[in-house]
Amino acid sequence: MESDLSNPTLQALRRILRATEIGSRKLATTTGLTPSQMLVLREIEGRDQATPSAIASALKFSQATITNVVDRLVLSGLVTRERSDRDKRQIMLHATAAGREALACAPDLLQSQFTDRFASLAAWEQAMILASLEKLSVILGAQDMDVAPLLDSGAIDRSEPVAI
Amino acid sequence: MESDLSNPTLQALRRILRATEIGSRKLATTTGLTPSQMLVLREIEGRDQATPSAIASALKFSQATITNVVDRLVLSGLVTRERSDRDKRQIMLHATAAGREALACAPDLLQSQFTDRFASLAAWEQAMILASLEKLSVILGAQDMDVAPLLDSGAIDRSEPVAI
DNA sequence: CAAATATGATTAGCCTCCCAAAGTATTTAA
DNA sequence: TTAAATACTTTGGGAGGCTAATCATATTTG
Repeated sequence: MESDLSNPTLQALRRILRATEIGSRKLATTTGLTPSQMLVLREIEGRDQATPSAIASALKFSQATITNVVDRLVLSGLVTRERSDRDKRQIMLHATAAGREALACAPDLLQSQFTDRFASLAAWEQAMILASLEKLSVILGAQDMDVAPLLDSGAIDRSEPVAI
Repeated sequence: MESDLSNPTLQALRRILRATEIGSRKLATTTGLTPSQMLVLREIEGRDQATPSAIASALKFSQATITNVVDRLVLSGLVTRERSDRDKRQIMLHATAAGREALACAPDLLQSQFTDRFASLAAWEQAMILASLEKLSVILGAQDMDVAPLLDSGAIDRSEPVAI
């Protein structure tokens, strides 16, 4: 068998996973926002029609979980709830000024250490890394996953389940 | 400004992070092992001197958390606790046959979908991905993170905090 | 139109995660 | 032989995330 790169690759991936998890948790304690709250808040701010169910399906959380997290965000004054007029079953979520600022202060779970160092890489290295991650996305079935779709015109069918 | 690849890269990374998290959670429910339990169990099996504190520092969990998780693993019959003779403060953790089998059945949080597809890539692509992940490790400060150090001769000083 | 069905969100209940602080036992150092 | 350090457990607490049940509103249909 030729040298098998799959194991070291998995290990590297795991290290990265673990590091980001730890990092985001740590960053969370300093900003007062937990990782999940960050995710949800960012998602709310990044779209105009921010209903709980939209957030839930974008992040692949259950509706109940979103309610839960949003409760805390509302309690912290970072988000407001507002019944929709069009359809009174719906709730519209909005980031408050404080919420937007919270996001701006801790702009991104990763960005803090990432951006500068990444920018210091040679262009070809940046391109290589991006290409690799895209490839990995495909392998892991994460291609079609919403990150923060800025325009959500109409239903985007995402039937394919993500499995690793 | 030249095209900035840092944002799409972050997005790709985030998608991957999220996908793996969801995947491992799903896989967890099918195997009866939660992600944390998986991590700890793998760590225990991968070393001969498996004391709680060693596991804790390798995974960067608190001791209390390890106690907690190990409690459940013991309850499930996947791990045994045994006081050390050398130092009666220490506890030695061992994977039982059932524990080893559990790991073998769900060999890896990622591996299931990963290995085959990864293997089907061209060699140069595999190499590129590995190189990229290594690079990312450095950027994210995850280079020196234990994954499963098979020999832990003596204390490994890991003072540098990981921040993302 | 009224009844049945569907949809969006919340509630309730459950278990896990992860931690800090305090407690217990053992070992090492002074 | 006492004081300090070490290894682990206990306790208590805030999240996180899920499913099932519930409530209110919308839509479909007989």
